[in-house]
Amino acid sequence: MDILARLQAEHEQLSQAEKRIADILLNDFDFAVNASIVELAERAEVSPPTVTRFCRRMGCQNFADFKVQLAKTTFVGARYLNPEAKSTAPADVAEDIITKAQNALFLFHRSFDADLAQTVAHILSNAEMVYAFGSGGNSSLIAEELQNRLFRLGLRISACSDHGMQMMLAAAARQQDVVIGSSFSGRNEELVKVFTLAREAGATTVALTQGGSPVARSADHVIPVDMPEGNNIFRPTSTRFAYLALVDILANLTAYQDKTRATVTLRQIKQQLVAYRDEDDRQLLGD
Amino acid sequence: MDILARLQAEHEQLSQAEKRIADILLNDFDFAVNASIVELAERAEVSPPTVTRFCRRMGCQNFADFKVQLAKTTFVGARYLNPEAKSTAPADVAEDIITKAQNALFLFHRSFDADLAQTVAHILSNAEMVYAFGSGGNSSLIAEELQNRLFRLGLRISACSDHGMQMMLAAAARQQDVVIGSSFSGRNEELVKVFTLAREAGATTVALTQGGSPVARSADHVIPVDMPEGNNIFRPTSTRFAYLALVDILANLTAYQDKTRATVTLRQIKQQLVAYRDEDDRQLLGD
DNA sequence: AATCTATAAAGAAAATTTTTTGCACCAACT
DNA sequence: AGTTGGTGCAAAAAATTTTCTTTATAGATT
Repeated sequence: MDILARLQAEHEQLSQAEKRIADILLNDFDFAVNASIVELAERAEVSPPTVTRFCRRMGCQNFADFKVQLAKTTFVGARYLNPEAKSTAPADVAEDIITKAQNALFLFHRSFDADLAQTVAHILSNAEMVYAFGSGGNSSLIAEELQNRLFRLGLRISACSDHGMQMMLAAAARQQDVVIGSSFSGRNEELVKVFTLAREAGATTVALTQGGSPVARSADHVIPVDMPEGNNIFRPTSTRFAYLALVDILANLTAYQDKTRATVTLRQIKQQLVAYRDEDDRQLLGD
Repeated sequence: MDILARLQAEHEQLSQAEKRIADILLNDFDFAVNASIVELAERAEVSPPTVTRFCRRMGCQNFADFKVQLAKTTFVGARYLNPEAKSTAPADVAEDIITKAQNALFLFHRSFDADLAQTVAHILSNAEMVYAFGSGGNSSLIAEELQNRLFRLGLRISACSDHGMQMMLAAAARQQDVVIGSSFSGRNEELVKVFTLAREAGATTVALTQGGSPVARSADHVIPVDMPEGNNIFRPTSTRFAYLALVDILANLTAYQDKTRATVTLRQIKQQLVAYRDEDDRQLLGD
C-alpha cells in the first residue's frame, strides 16, 4: 500500500497537527516532496518531531524513507489528487492523458490477483475453442485484442461484438469451450444473457469487468478491473489501458502454459511475415 | 531531462569514482534510493563529498534533491535499466507488462511534439471525411480506435484494415479528406502505396509511425512513435500503449478544436445509452 | 458541576546523524 | 616543473531524531 492510499485511508484518525501535515501533502505535493523536515513542519505549523512521528505512523522508518515513498508515487499519483486538467494547451492535454493512463495501470496493478489470472490462463490454454465477446466500442476492442493476441499462441479463438451472433455462438458452445467477455461498466445485460446461455451449454465463462457487477455475477470466473473512486475520475479511455494490460498478461501467461505450441505458432507467423515483407527479423509480429 | 537519462548521457565523461557511483545506481536502484550518502559512498568506495559533487554534476542542488529526483523516476525507469525479468511467475509477468507499458507511455511522452499533434488535430477537425487505415492486428486496432474515438466528436470517419478497400477509398478521396494511417514498423509498403494514391487524389495524409521510416516519408504529416522494443517474442508490443495514448491525445485536441460539435454529439450518444440501458448517468460512454 | 486522574499529543532542547565545506594532497598531463 | 582536475580528511553546518517536559483531553470520581 502506497503512501497516498494510506494517507487517505487514515485521514479520519489523524490528530489536529497531523491533519495539517496531511493537507499539505494533498494540496502541495511538489512542495512536500522537496521540503526538508523543518520546512514542512513550519508550513504545517507543527514541530519537526511531529513530522517524524507522522512519518512513522504512515509506515515509514524515518523522514528520508517517507520522502522516498512519496517521491515514488509522484509520477503516477500526483494527478490522481488533482483530477481535472485545467488547460487545453496541447502539452497539458498530452500530459493529462499520459498521466491518467499511467494511473490506470498503476491502480490496476495494485489490485491485480496473479493467481486468478493464472487460473484463467490455464482455462484458456486448455480450451477447445475460445469465444471473445464485447461490445460498445471499448469492450469490443478488448475482444478483438484477445483474438489478436491469443491466435498467435495457437489457440482457436473467435472475437465477436455482435450480440445476435454472440447468442448463437454461446448456444452452440460445447463443454471444452471457453467464453470470455469484457464489460467496462459491468452492466451489459446482453453479455449476462450470453454468459447464462453459454453456461447452460456447458462452456466455461470468464468475465473481465467491474467486480461485483451483474456481469461479474453471471460468469464462472471473474478478473475484476476496478478503478477506485467510481468512474468519475477516470474516463473510460484511461480504463482501457488497464484492460489492455490485462489482455497482455493473460496472453503471456497462456503462452507459458504451453510454450511449445506458442513458439511453433509464432515461428510460423514470423516466417510468413519475413518471407512476404522483408528479411529484417526484428520485424514486429504484426504491424 | 530526468536523472537516468542524464546518467546515461554523461556516463562516458564521468571520472573513475563517479563511474562507480553511477554503476550502483544502475545496478542496484533500490539500494541507491534508500541509502544515505554515507552508505552509498561506502558501497561505491568513495568519500561522501564525492557523492555530493556527483549529485551536483547531475544537475541537483544537493543529495536530498538528488534522491527525490531518483525516486521519482523509479517506477517508470527502474525496470528499463534491468531489461528482462526472467521469471514466468504470474506476478512477475504482470509486473513486467505493467512496467513496460508504463515505460512506453513515459518514453513516448518524453519525445512527444505537442505542436505537431495540434496541427494534426486541426487537420482532422476540418476534414470533410476521415479515413483511418492500418493493418496487421496492432495497427488495425489503432485505426478502429481512431474511429471509435473520433466519431463521438461528430467527425465523419471510416476505419479500414483491408488493403484492397484502402486503395479504392484512397483513390476516391477528395481535396478536403484526410487519410490517417498507422504502421508500427513503418515498413508497411501497402500503406505507402495508399498514401501515395491519396496524395495524388488531393487528400491530406497523416502517418502515425516510426520516424524516418518509409511510411513516414510517404505522408504529408508524421507523428513519430519511436520505441525500443524488447526482444522476448512472447512479449506483446508495449508500443501499443503509446499509440493508444496518441489516439487519445489526438481525439482530445480534435474535440477542443470544435467544442460545440463534440459536446452536441457526445450528448446525443449519451442520451441514447441512458434511454436504452439504464438511468445511471455515470454509465460509461460505450461499454 | 467541579475536580481529579490517565492518556495522548505536541513542543523545546539536547543528542545524534547526516551532509556539506574548506583544505590539502595526489596523479596525470602540459 | 607547473597546472589542472579529482579525491579524501576533518571540521563545520545542517538536518533529523530522541528524550524529556508541558499541554490538552476524556473519562471517572467526588
